[in-house]
Order: sequence, then C-alpha cells, then structure tokens
Amino acid sequence: MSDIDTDTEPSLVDEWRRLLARHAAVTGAVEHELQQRHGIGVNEFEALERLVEGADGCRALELTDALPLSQSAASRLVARLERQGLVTRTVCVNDRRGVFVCLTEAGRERYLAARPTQRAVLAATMRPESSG
Amino acid sequence: MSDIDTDTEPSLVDEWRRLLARHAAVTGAVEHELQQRHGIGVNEFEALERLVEGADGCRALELTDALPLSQSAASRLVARLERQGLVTRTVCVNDRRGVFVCLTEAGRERYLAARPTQRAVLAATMRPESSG
DNA sequence: GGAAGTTACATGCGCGTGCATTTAATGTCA
DNA sequence: TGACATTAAATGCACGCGCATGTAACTTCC
Repeated sequence: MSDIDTDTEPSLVDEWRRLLARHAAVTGAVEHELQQRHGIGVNEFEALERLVEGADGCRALELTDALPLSQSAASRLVARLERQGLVTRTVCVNDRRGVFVCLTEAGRERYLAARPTQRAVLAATMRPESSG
Repeated sequence: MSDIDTDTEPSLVDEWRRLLARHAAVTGAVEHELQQRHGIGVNEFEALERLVEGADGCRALELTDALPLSQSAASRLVARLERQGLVTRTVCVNDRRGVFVCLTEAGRERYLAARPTQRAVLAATMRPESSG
C-alpha cells in the first residue's frame, strides 16, 4: 500500500496505537464521570449492566466471562458491589461451589441513574473514531 | 439504523464493548509475550519505541504526552527503564526542571529484540477487527 | 462409598496506576 | 532585583489488577 519499509505493515502499528489512545481516552472519561457522579467505576457499571440484561441475577462465572477481567478481579468486583449494597451474593442452589449474584433494587437504581451519564460520555468520546 | 429502542444507539454501546474486549485481548497478549520473552511491559515497549523514533532521546514531557499515561505513571515508567539500564535520565540543558531521557545501547537492543514479538502478537490479535 | 482430579470462588502478594502534593526551576511584572 | 504565578518532575497514598495459591464442592472411576 504505502511505501514504508518497516518490518511490518505500519498500519497495524498505527491501528494499535489508536486502540491504546482511544481506550485510554474513552475509558478514562467514562471512569471519571461515573466515579464523580455515581460513585462507581467502569467495570462496576459494566457488571451491573450485564445483570440488568440478564434476569437481574447470574452466576459469578458468567460475569467473569462477560467482563474483560481475571477471575480474581471479577471476584473482588462483586465483593465491592456487595459492600455497596448493589448486589447480593448467595450460594448457588444447583452448584454450591458457585455464587449467584443478584441485583438489588439499589443496584438497579444506581445503574439506571448512571446509564445516561455513561451513554453521554460514550457519545462524546467515541465519535472521533470515524476519522481514523 | 436498526429498529431497537434503547435510550441511545445500541451500536455505540456495542462499539464500546468491542473496544473494551479488544483492548483487553490485544494488550493482554502483548503484555504477556513481551514480559515473558523480553522482560518489559507494553508501556515500556511503547516508550522505547518513541525514543527510537526520535533521536534516541527526548524530554520526559514528550514521552508523557506520547503515552496514554498520567504524568506520575510516566515518571515512574522512566525510572523503571533507567533501573533496567535501558535509558538514562539527565537534567535538561535548556530547562533544568526538565529531564532528558536518552536511550542506551542496551535499550535499543532490547527494543529491537522485542519488536518482532510485539509485531507478531499484534498481527495475530488485531485481525478480528475487520469482522466488526 | 471413597480416593483422585477438576471446577468455582476467595485471598495473599507484588506491582502499576492516578490523584494530590511537594520540590525545584522558569517566567512575569514592577 | 524581589515577590508571585506557572511549569517539570518526583513521591506518598490508596486502590484495582493479575498471578499463584487455598478451600470447598462437584465429578469420575474403581
């Protein structure tokens, strides 16, 4: 395509850097606004959203899979949410190793309150992508 | 375009989730491989790359601007690189508040050794984007 | 049923991050 | 020149992360 002679396509590196910059910008903005206005972080919000999308409850395992987090990070995330009263942790009936995470009313309200903020920040910060 | 009636375009949220997932996947892979095979992390590599692209040296300030990191994180990053002997920190001549970061020979070699690894991981993990 | 392996989740640990603050050097203005 | 604002970088602090490991509950196979 272009006539650069790096060892690999420069567009790949460009894309990578754009990914890094974009992620930092968008995530940083979302994190900041959510934290400032609703006292939750990006991952907390994402977890709540997954719970709302499901039947307000799901296995911790599903949450771990749905989020870009390690198992330990997900575990602590749920613990934080529980500490804030946004979810409850109960032993799973079918598999007592498992934890059933359930959205509380406070959790639902917090999510609903935070959603417009998150959507607004996304709309404001994700646009510049088109000019890539 | 599609006829979903969420409070915002669902494509925006989809794009956001793809950004999160993609960043986690690619960055995680690059981080792991670079750490495993060359003893440096993603940010360390990016910093070295900026130094190589420049004249093997630049103000710490420029590095901070070039990387998706806070000022304090960039400062510590340079400190780590120095501890590993990959860069040197000298007081800037023109502005003695500033720090001039200079790539060492070891730093250049480490970068050159790590670059193929990074490029390979990028090539392997960034492709799935096209199917967005 | 019982031993061995596997899976789900929690936790100790070290580390990198951002925020707020500090320290030192520059710029500004009189 | 001297006082005040500004800027560059370093650092104390709290916190979230991943890795490795621990614990408890399943599963398998005999």
